[in-house]
This record gives sequence, structure tokens and C-alpha cells, in this order.
Amino acid sequence: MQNNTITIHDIAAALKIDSSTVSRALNNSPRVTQKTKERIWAKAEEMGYQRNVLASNLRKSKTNTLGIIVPRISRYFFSSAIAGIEETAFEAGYNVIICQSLEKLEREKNLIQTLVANRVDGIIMSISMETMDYDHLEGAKKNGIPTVFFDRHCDIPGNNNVLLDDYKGSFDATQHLIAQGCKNIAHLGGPKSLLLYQNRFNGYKDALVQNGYPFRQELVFDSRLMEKDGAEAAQKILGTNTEIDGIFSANDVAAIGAMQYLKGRNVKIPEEIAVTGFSNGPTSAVIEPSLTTVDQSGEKMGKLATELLIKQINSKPKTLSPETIILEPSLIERESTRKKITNPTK
Amino acid sequence: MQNNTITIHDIAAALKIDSSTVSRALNNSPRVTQKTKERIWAKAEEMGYQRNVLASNLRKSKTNTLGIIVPRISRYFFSSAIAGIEETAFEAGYNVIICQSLEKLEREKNLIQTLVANRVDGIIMSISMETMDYDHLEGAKKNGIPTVFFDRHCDIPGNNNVLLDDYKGSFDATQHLIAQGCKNIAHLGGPKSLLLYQNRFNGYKDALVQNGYPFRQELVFDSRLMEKDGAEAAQKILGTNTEIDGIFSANDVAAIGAMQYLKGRNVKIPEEIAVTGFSNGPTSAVIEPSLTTVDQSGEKMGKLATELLIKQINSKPKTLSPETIILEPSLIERESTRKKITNPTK
DNA sequence: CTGTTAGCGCCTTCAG
DNA sequence: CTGAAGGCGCTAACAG
Repeated sequence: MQNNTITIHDIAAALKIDSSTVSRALNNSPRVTQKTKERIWAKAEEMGYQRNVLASNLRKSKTNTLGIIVPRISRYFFSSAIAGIEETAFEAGYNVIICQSLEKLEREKNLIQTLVANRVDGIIMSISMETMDYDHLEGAKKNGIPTVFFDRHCDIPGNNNVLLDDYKGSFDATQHLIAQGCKNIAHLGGPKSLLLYQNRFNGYKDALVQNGYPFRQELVFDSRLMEKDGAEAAQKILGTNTEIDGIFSANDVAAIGAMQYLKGRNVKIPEEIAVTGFSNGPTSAVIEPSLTTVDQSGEKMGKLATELLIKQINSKPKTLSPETIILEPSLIERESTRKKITNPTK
Repeated sequence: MQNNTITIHDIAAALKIDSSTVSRALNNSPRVTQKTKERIWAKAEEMGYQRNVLASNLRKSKTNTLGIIVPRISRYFFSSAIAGIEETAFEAGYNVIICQSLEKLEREKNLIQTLVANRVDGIIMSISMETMDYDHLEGAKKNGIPTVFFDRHCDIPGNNNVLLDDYKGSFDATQHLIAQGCKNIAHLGGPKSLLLYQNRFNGYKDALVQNGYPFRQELVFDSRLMEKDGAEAAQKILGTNTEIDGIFSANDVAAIGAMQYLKGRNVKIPEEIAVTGFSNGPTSAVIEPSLTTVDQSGEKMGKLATELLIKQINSKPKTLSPETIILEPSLIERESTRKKITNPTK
């Protein structure tokens, strides 16, 4: 560890000028001659100067850092969203602090506090499944830190959101199953406290009804949509002799759990039961490579959210009016060799 | 945005004591009476004081933040490693800045610079596929920032590493394919500049030889192991009439690419060609749920790397001697209903 | 265009 | 055990 701590004063002294000029030059201020700038840059380079970001941050009360809170980094949807965020932020000169709430309200509260305390310039987040009151979400806003919600948002006016049209995606996916010949379609749903799952449920329900099928509450299995929840639902479906030939899952993870359970019981996918759900990337290949899924496009949402956030940050203190971007969902059709549902059994 | 900027001086004034005492109390220094502490804590609470982390950081020249550099966040192995890192770091009171090199050397250099400039307390990283000389990796060390490499390390002495025993994992996986009856096993390998891929290759080769099979260079397909690389290799395998009944892939992504190509050509997995590789989590389910893979245990590596790093940070300036942790790989056996390879075809 | 001055908010010697 | 004083390194008025 060399005591390599060259400050602007050192280079000012070496050049017999004032440190404030050095500061300006290093920030490429227009208020310094090009010639002086170049002398300063050269000297800085020569002396191996490195700006002390901490001092700069303190002085400017700005960190050039964005905070991100997601439920769980290792979910493909979130990690791909983060990839998009990081990419966009990096290009705009921002760093990124990533945190996971692990679906816990308590942790979510702490994290927001921490990010505020660390003076991030903005926050991008997806709320946890436990989040039902939104008081703590105001914390950042009160401190003047703009926030953008993506995917999982909350129902308070004045927020920035980047969302998928979950209702439509859900409707289309269910419709797709019906078109394939499914007559009894179960739904693996998430906590209704999240609008997102509410919407996905509504899309499913409406698609049934509009196609002349009855909506049956006993075919709806709400859970936290972990792999084991999907498996449990599948177990119930097989166990209770419920007639089922299709499953529409609100996420891919539960769908995988259900499928693995079914396959272990020698139920053929998709000949006997067709499965679909929201998904993207490699994980969706697990939902049977041949099946159609609703594209959740994490990377795109991440990019859009970051662009929106940066716009909000730069607009301060004018405080741009909040914005909500809703993406059109699209079905990803894989291998066209999909077989028709032929012989629905329980 | 309330001008809510309460400093230690404000609370000192309110209590008619000095700000330095307040500072000590808030840091729970033993050099303040319990009674005074409690008065101060109460007042701080009451006035809604929030420590200014930036000022604190500047003064202490420490940020309580760890930097992480991985090639790509959305790779499941890395996102699960990050989950483990974040978890452990959070418990120890550290924040985490996450960056992706996108396998680019240039970006990797920049990122290290940025992290050093931001005075992170330590760095955890996996080097990019392009990284062949290691000069830039010394940058952090020179600045007294301890670094731990995980999974993809580099061959310079004095580093801290958390690794998998890739040679053994590879050997075991290949052996496993042989035990299943495979006689002609291809290998999808990564850039040999990374020791990791070198070791995985060696394990494969030695397993063949020790079982009395010839090593054939024409069955080795090196690439950057993206999905398309796997598909290309599979195409070559089918195209050139090479006799193959097994594939051992150095990662899961390429294995998925190969499998999807093969399935599209109506080659049955695993009856005609058995595929295995390093993997973990949901992605590995894609490598045919019935097949065995080598567990890469990202979360565990992340945890260990973080613990090691924090140990190094806390040991300063004594500078603990570097450490290398090597994890025993284990094969994940899935569904025992796996079919034997019956009728190997090209 | 450049220099002077005065902090950002906190922590840490050094005295008492 | 507490107070006084100084400075981390940088930037942003305000002058000249």
C-alpha cells in the first residue's frame, strides 16, 4: 500500500497555481483556458492523480449511484432486469448498489433506509410479496430521492412505474391454451396483495368466461409461487381427481415445480396437461421447450426503468411529473412441432 | 424534500454539550458515560437524526462497501453467487456494488479503477474470458484493497481464491458418462486461458484415458460457451458423421444450446446422446431433468468468498497471508428413472 | 480566466 | 470522562 495520496493541492503546488483551478480543469469546466487545462491534465496524469470520490461526494452531496431493491437476485427475471439496469446506468456514468429484500417487508424497510442514508441519487425497485402498506416507500420521496417501480408496483398515485400489461399477457396465454384444446385450466396464482398477481388472475378469469367456459374457484391455487408451491398444487390436482388438462402459472418457477411433480408421476407434458406461464430466458426452456410462454423481458424493463429514473434525477428540482410505462406482452412461440392436446386425463 | 439535515452539532447544541461527545456516543464509544449516551441517543431519535454516511466515509476513508465484478449477472451461477455474497455482506454490515465485465477486458480494467476510486473496502471477482495478462488486477492490491477471486481465478501467487475442484468434477462427470455406457464422448470446452477450463479439459481427458478410451482431439470443441456455440458444436457433430454418444460440457449454457439443436433434429436425449456439465439451480433442469450434473454451488462459493474477504479486511494492516479454498465437487443425481444409453447412433 | 475563502459533516488527536 | 481544535479532499461562491 503505497501512500499514493496525491491531491489537487499537490498538483496545484507543482504547477504554482491554485487548487480551485485544478479542480475546475479536472471537471472540464468551460471557465479554464484550454491550454491551462492541458497542462493540468498532463501533470495529473504524470503524478498519478486519482480524484477522491468520497470528498467529491460529500461536497456535492451526490453519489452518482443508483440503488436497486429486488426480492431475489437469483430469479432470472430479476437478474436479467438488473443486467439491463446496470448496463444503462454504467453508460450514463452511474454506479449501482444492488440489494435483495428476500420478500421480507422488514428487510425492505431497512434497505430503503440504508440507501437513503447512503445518499443514492435514485432508487429502482420491485416490492416484496409481504408489502401491503406503503408508508415506508415514502421515505425516499421525502428525502428527495426519485424512485421508479418496475414489474411489481404499488397502487399509490404519483409513482413512476415500468410495467408489463399483465392482464393482457395472462388473457392471451389462457386463450392460447384454450385454442390448443384445453378445457379445464388451473391457475397457479400469487399473493393478491400485489396488483400484478391480481391482474394476472383477472386475465385468466376473463379469458375463460369470454370463451364460454365457467370460472371455477377450486381450480385456483394461490401461493408464493416457489418451486415447492407448484409441486404442492400439482399434487392437489392429481390427488383430488380434479379434471385438468391445462395449467396457467403466474410465474415460471411454480410452473417448473408443478411440471416436475407431474412428470415424476408419469403425466405427459404437453399431451395430457399443457403448461404455460410468464417467463423469459433459459428458465422458460424448462417450461417444456415446445411450449409457448409470455415474455417478461426483464432486460428491457430494466433499461426503461433506468432511463426513466435518470430523466427524473436530471429534472430536479423541477420535479418532472410521474410517468407510467406499460409494455405490451408478447407470447414466445417455441418449436412449432408442438403436439395438440389429444387425450385429456386427470 | 424537507430540509431535514440534522447534524451532530444540532443535537450537541440542544443538549449543551460538544459535538465530539455526540459523535463518540453515536459510535458507542466506551469513553462516554452510559447515562450521557442514553440522553444523546434519545435526543438523536427525537430530532430524527441520520448520520451523514458520506462525511463519515470521507473522514474514515472507508466505505463499508464491497465491490463485485462478474462477467454477467444474468448467468445463474453468478446471480446465485451474488445472492450468497450479498447475504453474507449484509449481515456483516457491508453494502455491495455489483458490476459486470461482459467478458470484456477493457471493461474489467475500468471497473477495477472505478471500484478503487470509490474506495471499496474489498473486491470479489471472477475474471473475464478475455483476461490473459493480469497487470490490471494488481491495481487494487497496490491501493491496499484486498481481493478474493472465485470460480475463475488467475495463476499469480499471493491471491485469495475460492474455487471448485474443477479437475475432479470433470473427471467424475466423464466417468459417470462412461459408467452409463457412453463410448464416444465429445467435450464442449471454454477458453484455455482460464485455468478453470484447462482443468475441466484435463479432467475429461484423464478420465477417458484411465478408463482405457483414446483421447481424440477432434471430439473437443472449444468456444466461449454461449448457447449458440453449443448449437454449432452439435451441428458439427451431426454434420461430420462423427460417432458420438455422450457430451460433456464445461458449462450448462453450451449444453443447453447443444441439446436444443439435437432435439430439433430428433436426436433423443439421453437414449442416443447423454449430456452432462457443470451447473446448478433451475438452469440445470434444462440439461434434461433426468441427467446428472456437477454442482457448482454458487451461493456457497459466494458466502465463502465474502467471509474470506471480510477476514482479510479486518486483519489489516497486519495483512493476513493469502488463502485458497477449494470446494469438493459433487454430482447431483436427479430422478433415478434415468434410462441407460441403449442404441448409440451418430 | 484565475485566486481567495469558506465550508460539506464527521472523527480524532490532544488537552483538561 | 468531556471539550476544543483541526482537517479528510474537494467544490462553489465571491472577488479580482
